[in-house]
Amino acid sequence: MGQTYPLNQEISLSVIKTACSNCNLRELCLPFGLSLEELERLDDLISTRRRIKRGDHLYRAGEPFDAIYAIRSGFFKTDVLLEDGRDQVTGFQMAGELLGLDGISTEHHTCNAIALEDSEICAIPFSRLESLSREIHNLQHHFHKVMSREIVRDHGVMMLLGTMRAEERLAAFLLNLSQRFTARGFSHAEFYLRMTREEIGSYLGLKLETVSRAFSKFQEEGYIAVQQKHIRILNVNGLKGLMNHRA
Amino acid sequence: MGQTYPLNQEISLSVIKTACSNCNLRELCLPFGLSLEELERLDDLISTRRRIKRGDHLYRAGEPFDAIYAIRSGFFKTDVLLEDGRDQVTGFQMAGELLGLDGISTEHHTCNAIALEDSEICAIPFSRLESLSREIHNLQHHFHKVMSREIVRDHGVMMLLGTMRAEERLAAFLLNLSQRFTARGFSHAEFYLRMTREEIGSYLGLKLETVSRAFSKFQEEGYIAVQQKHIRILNVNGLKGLMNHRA
DNA sequence: GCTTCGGCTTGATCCATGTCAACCGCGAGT
DNA sequence: ACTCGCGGTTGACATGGATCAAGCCGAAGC
Repeated sequence: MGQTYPLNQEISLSVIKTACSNCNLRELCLPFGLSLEELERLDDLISTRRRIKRGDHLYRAGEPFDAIYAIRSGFFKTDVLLEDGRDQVTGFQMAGELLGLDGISTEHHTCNAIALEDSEICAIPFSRLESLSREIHNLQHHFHKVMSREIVRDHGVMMLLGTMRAEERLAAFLLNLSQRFTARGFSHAEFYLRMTREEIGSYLGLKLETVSRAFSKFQEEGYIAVQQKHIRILNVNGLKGLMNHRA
Repeated sequence: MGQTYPLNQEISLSVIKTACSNCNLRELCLPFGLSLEELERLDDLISTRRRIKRGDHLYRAGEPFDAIYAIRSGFFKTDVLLEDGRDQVTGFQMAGELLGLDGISTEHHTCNAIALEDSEICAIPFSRLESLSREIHNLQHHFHKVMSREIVRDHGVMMLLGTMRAEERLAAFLLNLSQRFTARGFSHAEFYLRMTREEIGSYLGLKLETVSRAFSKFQEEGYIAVQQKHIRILNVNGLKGLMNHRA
């Protein structure tokens, strides 16, 4: 696919590398549905790419908000901390997903975003995104859909936390991961977890021991093979079945 | 405050009644921060006001989405249903709050919105809202804040469901309601619950018996006075205290 | 005024998950 | 190669909240 860049000195290799127009995640990410011309306008906006090392924060709760972030590669978690030390992992994000939407409301981030492996992100200055989405209808609409999808996703987690028992929660979690890996061209049946049992537990509202026991149980039943963080799903329907047999 | 309407026949009483510009909730609702001129442009967009009787649906999961709704008066709940019959109340909404944001992502509503008392809503056609917010920067920005606030709110619920015990959840719930009533000019210490114990339980991930017992406990402790749906908060700090004494 | 019914309260018991504790095993650092 | 430590597994036991069950109260209908 021949890209046409203006032939001037502004265009360095690094700018090209940062462009949405040649990013293979563009159909999963913010540029979804944009024309080539529109894509190039979005490229102008996303000037900063940043590497975040495993364990480092992309942002912290309380920091001023001025950009949202698209994950170019890697894996993140977001969490919220209460004064008394309790914390709750509110999500796990992978390549092509957006981080920081929570910060728009108060102009401060309301959670922490932490890399679970060495990662790269594209920073999208929010006020410029708003300007551009006033001009590009498709961008505006897609951005709204992305925010809305986040709300729907959160409702799913509320359902999980509010009505499911431990094994159902873990099954739902694995199936969700599997589906998201598939959408990114990875195996739906075999993957490495980037997070600890404790982080999974926090996300699912369970203690790490309970998560561990549920993994063992699934293995006994032949639904999965677990070896530390390496997961193979052997019987998807088995897992799905766990979730539906309840009045 | 003298409002200036163009003196032509288009302006009927009902149109005036529907206008944001004379709605006393405007500072809590979508029009927040708009100039008078901008407000009038928003008025044009909100043509439909609808009454919803207690128990009726404003929309149902699966229905096509084309508008979001501002609550002019009344009280709603939203819930999600699983095939196996489990359902989860995902929120309670009161005057000035928006309903239907979840529908943007798939262009279908993903939950049910049900009136818990006779209510009135303003329908805001979504594509027209997008058009207008391409022209009115303030509107665009505020709308983004509202969506983001919804995400933050959901994270709060996830925290509640994921890390709090029964009494903490109910205390958090009461304090949240109290605060929202206050913002609307009602008493912060005395109000009627519009929802049943079962609906509270569903929202909080508890059974109705547990909710009932927690109410009784709070009453014994002298934190509140309960009589069915009538709640008086006698000791706010008592309730707050319940939530912080945990490692 | 009486009945009925839905919503609420309260008690007794059960069970899923939390808690506490021991141990394992792998990867990092010496 | 050794050991140190973190993350994970597993077991024994404790407990918060679910479940089951009975009865109460107040509003709506006869």
